[in-house]
Amino acid sequence: MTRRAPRQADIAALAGVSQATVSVVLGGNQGGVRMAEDTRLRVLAAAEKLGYVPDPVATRLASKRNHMLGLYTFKATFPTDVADSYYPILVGVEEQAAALGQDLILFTGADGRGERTHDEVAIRRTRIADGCLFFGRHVPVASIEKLVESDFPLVYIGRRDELEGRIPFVGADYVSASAAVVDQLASLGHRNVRYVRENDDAPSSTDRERGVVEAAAKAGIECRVVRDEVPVDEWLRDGVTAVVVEETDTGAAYAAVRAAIADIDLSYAVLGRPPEGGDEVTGFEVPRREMGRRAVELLVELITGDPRNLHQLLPCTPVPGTTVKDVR
Amino acid sequence: MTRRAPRQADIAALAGVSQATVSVVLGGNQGGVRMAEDTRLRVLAAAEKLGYVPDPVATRLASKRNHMLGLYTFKATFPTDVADSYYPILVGVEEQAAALGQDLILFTGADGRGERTHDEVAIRRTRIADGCLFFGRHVPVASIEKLVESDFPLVYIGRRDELEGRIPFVGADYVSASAAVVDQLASLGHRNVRYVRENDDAPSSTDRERGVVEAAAKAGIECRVVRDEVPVDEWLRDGVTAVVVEETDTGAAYAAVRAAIADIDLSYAVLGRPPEGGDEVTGFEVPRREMGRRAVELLVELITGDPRNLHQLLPCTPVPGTTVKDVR
DNA sequence: CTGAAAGCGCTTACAG
DNA sequence: CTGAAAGCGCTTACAG
Repeated sequence: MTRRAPRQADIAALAGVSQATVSVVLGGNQGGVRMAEDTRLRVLAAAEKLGYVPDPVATRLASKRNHMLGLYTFKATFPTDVADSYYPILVGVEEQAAALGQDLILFTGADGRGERTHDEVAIRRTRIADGCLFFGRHVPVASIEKLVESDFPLVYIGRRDELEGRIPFVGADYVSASAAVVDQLASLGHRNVRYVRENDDAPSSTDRERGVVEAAAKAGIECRVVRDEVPVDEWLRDGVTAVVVEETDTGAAYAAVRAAIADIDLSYAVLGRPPEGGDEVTGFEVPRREMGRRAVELLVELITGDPRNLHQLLPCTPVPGTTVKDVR
Repeated sequence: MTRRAPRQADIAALAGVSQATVSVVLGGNQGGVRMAEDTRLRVLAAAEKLGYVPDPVATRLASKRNHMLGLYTFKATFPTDVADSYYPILVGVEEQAAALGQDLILFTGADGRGERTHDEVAIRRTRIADGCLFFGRHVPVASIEKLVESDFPLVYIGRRDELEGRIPFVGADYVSASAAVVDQLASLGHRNVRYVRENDDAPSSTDRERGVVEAAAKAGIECRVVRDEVPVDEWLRDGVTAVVVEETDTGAAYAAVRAAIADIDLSYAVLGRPPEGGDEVTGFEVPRREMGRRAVELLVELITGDPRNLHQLLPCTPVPGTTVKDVR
């Protein structure tokens, strides 16, 4: 009983015109072709009667456009471990895609064995969509470069500096946000602080560190950077009064710091938001949802051909919190 | 600089064979075509030399299947208000889709104005995938019926009884799980309880109520059902010792009950899990992730043609909890 | 055993 | 004003 989905040829037969005419009518007559109103109506009626829906694959092969945006993540799109940081981005992406009438293709497994291989083939698959959003701490440069060079529209969610800035992105301004946190520490009298970060270099980490280091230098306070360790006893000996910790999607550094200073009277702040609850923790809010929205916006601009700003950095919202004490 | 990507015709020219031969060689020779090893090697070498990667759009147009599964939700796919109940399902869906080498198309906006209209046209769009998952408390019967009648493979996430059982689904066995909760109450000596549910009829609600009512009858205990109200004073006068409350994605009923009995010594249980935390609350865990996984599995079976079980009900995991006191 | 033809469902340039 | 042809890059029957 599987009735084959109707195609333009079926409509053509029913309306008594050629398949090409059907295409012109249903395509909204982009070419400005002159067309008898009567023919147009007959075609439309036939299409409606048959319940016609264009085949997006054929549309794309013939025209280069199918109103689908890809979303390629370098881990699962719906990760279980870092849901908090991913989900808001997805919400924003979906919101804006819907607003612009675009469907979303999630590029999941795809190699047929469930193994996620980020090789060229897997990434080239994204070409099924009109353009693609990419999301992940790191970039498989070689594969992405081919895409970029072939002028395939793509946007990274998160700042990227690979390929000499040829990768369009929508990121968060971690430098300013991190600097603001250090400024707050300085204004409350802290002169000797530590910054704990994870040992994984990605722009989001580098930017945070840069903001911290620059702000500390400017304020004239000491701020050493430590990676993946929390030598609390040493800090206390050295007269440290506050610790700032990186937020990553795993939350590892933050968890380590919290555990280490649980029973100690030390001010602390996080460069982002703690994994759960913790409204009182000093830090800032990453505009994830807005990033998702803007990334879609930029991608569609890229597809339609008049992108405004290829590299966007969105401001984070400061969260004053109460975990940084006044030590003046 | 946009260099056209090499295609099979380019390889054919280089290897001195026809384009079709290239297709056969690169396609792994599925048809069991006999082929001179020498030709095969020449084609492979040429492909390698040109850095050939197949165009997925053309591949999918030529072969009937496109290895894309649709996901149609009747609200946003990534809702902000009910994220807790949706997200695990999405995780399961993605997981299994990846395992089976299927991409996912999220049907979001799609009418070009961002307005979500669940009319026939919107739902018909799902045909662009090989099959589609549907998810939502209610069913737009007419539209779904057309899909089902045309043998388009689709699976509902959640039990459905519309269309005389012709809608394939993967749901949760709320009847048994709810009955088990009442059994626990009975075994702890409760003889007079109340069941609070929301005033919205969907299979997941109906099933819970049925489980509660049947178990109460069987255990010989009194259990009145109330919709959308929590007359605590009346209950206390009537000698009620425990209250059972429905869990829905909004969590409205549960919140109302918790607020009403906050300062009262009344046992309570929830037919599901409370919105956040609350590990101690008696109830059960809905196997959402597994539902997502199995729904994908069933959908792919439907697509490939040999579905095992068109109507699956998965068991929920009981959560004993500590909010039901022993009143014996 | 191998290659050339037809076709997947569309769009777009081009005749009439 | 309208239709028929060519083509997007592949796969899969089908000749030889």
